[in-house]
Amino acid sequence: MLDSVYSPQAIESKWYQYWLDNKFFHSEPDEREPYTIVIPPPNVTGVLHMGHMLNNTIQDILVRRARMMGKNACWVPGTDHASIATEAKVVAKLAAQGIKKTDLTREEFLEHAWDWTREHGGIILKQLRRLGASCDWDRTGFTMDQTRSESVIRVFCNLFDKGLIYRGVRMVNWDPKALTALSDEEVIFKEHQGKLYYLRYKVVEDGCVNPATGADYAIVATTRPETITGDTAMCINPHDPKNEWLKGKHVVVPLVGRQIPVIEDDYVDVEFGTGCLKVTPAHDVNDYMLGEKYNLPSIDIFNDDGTLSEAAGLYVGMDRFDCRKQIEKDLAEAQLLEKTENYTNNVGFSERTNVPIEPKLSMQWFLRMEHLAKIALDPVINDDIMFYPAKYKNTYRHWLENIKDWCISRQLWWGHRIPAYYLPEGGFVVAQNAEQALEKAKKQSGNNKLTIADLRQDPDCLDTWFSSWLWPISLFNGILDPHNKEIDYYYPTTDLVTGPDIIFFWVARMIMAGYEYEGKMPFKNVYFTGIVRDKLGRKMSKSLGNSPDPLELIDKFGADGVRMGMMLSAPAGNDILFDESLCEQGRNFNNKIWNCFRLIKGWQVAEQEQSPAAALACEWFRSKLSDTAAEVADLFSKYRLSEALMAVYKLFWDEFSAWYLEMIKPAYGCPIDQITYQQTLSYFESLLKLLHPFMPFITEELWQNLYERKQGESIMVSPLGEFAQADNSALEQMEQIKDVVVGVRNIRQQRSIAQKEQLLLEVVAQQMPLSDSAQQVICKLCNLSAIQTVSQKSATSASFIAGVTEYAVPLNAFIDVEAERAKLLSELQYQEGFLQNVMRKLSNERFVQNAKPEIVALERKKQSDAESRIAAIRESLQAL
RNA sequence: GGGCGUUUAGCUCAGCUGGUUUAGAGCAUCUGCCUUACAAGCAGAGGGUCUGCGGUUCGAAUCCGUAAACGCCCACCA
Repeated sequence: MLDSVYSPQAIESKWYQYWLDNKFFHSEPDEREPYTIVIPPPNVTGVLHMGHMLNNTIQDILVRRARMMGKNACWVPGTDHASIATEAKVVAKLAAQGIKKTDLTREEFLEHAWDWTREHGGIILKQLRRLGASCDWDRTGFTMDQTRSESVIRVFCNLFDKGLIYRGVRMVNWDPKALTALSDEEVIFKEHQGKLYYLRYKVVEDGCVNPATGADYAIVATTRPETITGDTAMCINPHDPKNEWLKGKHVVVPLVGRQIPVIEDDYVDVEFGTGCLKVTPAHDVNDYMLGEKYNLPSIDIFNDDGTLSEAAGLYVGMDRFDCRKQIEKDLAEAQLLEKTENYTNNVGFSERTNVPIEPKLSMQWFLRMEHLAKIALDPVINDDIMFYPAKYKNTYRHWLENIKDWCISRQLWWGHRIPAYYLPEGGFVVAQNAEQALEKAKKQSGNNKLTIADLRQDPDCLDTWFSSWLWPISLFNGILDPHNKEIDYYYPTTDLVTGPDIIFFWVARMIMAGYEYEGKMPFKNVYFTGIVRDKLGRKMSKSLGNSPDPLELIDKFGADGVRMGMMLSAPAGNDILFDESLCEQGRNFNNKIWNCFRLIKGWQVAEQEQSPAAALACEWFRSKLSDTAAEVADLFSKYRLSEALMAVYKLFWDEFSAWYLEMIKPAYGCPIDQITYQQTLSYFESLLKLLHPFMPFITEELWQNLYERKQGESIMVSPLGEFAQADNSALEQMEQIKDVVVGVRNIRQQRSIAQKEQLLLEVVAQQMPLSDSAQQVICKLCNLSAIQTVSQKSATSASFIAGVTEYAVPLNAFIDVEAERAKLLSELQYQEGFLQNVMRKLSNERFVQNAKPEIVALERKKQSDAESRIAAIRESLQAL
């Protein structure tokens, strides 16, 4: 005998291995319709968190469903080298061993990085197996493996040849901790509580004073006093009367002593501070613009790590924030600080290292985005590519319409090295490898004696996203081997499941690369998941300690239970408020399924006639199953997965377990007839199939044991199949039956009559409204001795209304007439209120004239139904 | 500073182009039950002036306007 509690552990690992052994996850191109998903590659050295759980559960549900729908389903897994994140981890690890990155050669460092990758890489993919992910592991990719790396380099060269990649000195976002430039997307603006410092800039010209105050200095408000050593001008608005007196003058930078000109530009906001702006072209994006416009010198006062450089002249070697504190003191002492005010402003932080970004002028590589943005916009706006939810179309459009060139170079070693080679006499060539670079270099310089050793490859790496954007193509080797069999078959992929936070980083850029290199969309549908939050709505974070360990959850509730817990709270695009109790609900559902199986498989089967009641139950459930299957299909087509799951959940628990099984369950010790038994098994199998995408393990276990199975069979590759048309009359009849059953149960409940005690049911009607089989079902479920029509119910009986008919249960015991009357009165009140409502509409001429005829007819039906019910209640009251 | 979204039962959410028995689901709550598959269960019940205000309409949770609260995205105001 099976245990009454389902234990997932052994079962889950057994079937996962079975699936692997039988290569059910593996896909090869064939004549079937392909269904493809490429995984959003997690960081190679990352570990599974709740976000991955959600994202990959959804992908697995979609893939498993597609597979059972007869498609050739292929889910390609892989990992991302995550340039900055991984390099930071390796640097930290080396630091712990007392090794500085700067002490190592590039080759030595990369050796360490590869060691680290081999050691930690792929842990996350192994963890995904616990979840049941049906990835085609044979296809596992890595953004830095050979195929993917060569693809990246080839695309770089190609874009360079097309004139879309250029190199130049620009103001970029500099990360002083990671020591690299970042793209605009990698900068996160946060509110920062700081101060506004009012500094005195003495006017050089003798006798020139502020007519309003008599002061011989201008006052500049700044949040960054530490940058004054880089000031090369002061700027006022030419239309600002209060600063009129400064026009054409010069001022002295406090502490520094340098004389700088006062320039005029409309950019300056007259209202802000004093209307005087210090201009530091090397360290502020706007000041940079002013510098360009007025040809101002630019003094770079920071070292790459954010300390003050020699060029600053003062505070050399001091950290930028230490310097801010020090300079405040020094300014105050020198009487050059007018005042300070508390001030909140937005400061850009590095997405990866979380340190404030330093705007910095530097030589970087850029990708021109105009053309790429153009080809990527229309397909989404026109719904060739569908976004779920669609609201992200706006976000997408807005970004593309305001796009700036993409800074693609990073001052890192871990990544794809930029294939640009500098010539000894200046200039550079871009080529896929050193040999080709040498050829080009010889041609370009006319120097045939050049050797590879004379060329110096650019030390920088490419932004990680410069490889990720090729992922749907490069996984099928579509860059290096265009129009190969695989890319032609699997591309465009079908669904992409990812978070809206990387819509610009990744989704938009994949669409660009897809059209540029394949001429086609990379995917047809994008499902944006929400962020996983705790039940209080807070983001899950290590510091809050509110993020559960996914593997511990799986240990506790089983993978199926956790998957269900995730899906119960995850409508597309909404954040999910995760609560362990949802996994508990999932686990309980597993247990329910398990016990249904125990019940059915425990029955003795005999050659005997199927009762009319059982026949009706079967016909009804078959119809219900068919209806729900259609509903589920519709919900899947709209990517409303949690609703699809809920539909199957209710079908299984309420309709199948609570109603159907109770109807056909044989009496204790009795066998069940062959026909009902076989039909029940087939319904159970259909239910398992509908559930399988959501809960793969338990469904496989039970499917394998439902019938004799051969080695190599599996629910995951068995077709879902078609469902015959539902029989509406069976569905309607059962609703009527349920109403009556609930009525009788209520009477039992209210009067504490045990189920064992058999009752009689009277139907107050001329003609029996229930079919024979319906009566049988009701008798069985309510333990009735008989159902009979009466013209007048028994004197001592409890009654209820179902449909438009009154039913009564004669009771031997004393009837509480007052309670009965009160119940009927409240029912009467409701019905009269309802009728009044209906009559209000029907007596409104304009309603009858204007409303659609079927609506009016419906109201009339409501009216007559209500009237019948009211009549029945009145009669009942009178009888009391 | 712009733009988008949300606001329906204690909680999480459905409710599509206005009319489908005076608003639905799951969970939670309450009341009975150790009824021979399951107490991780069974049966039943209660619970909402659909954020406020105004409008359109025969009719509004649904459409329009407006206010508030919350959330997200974008943006160089020092």
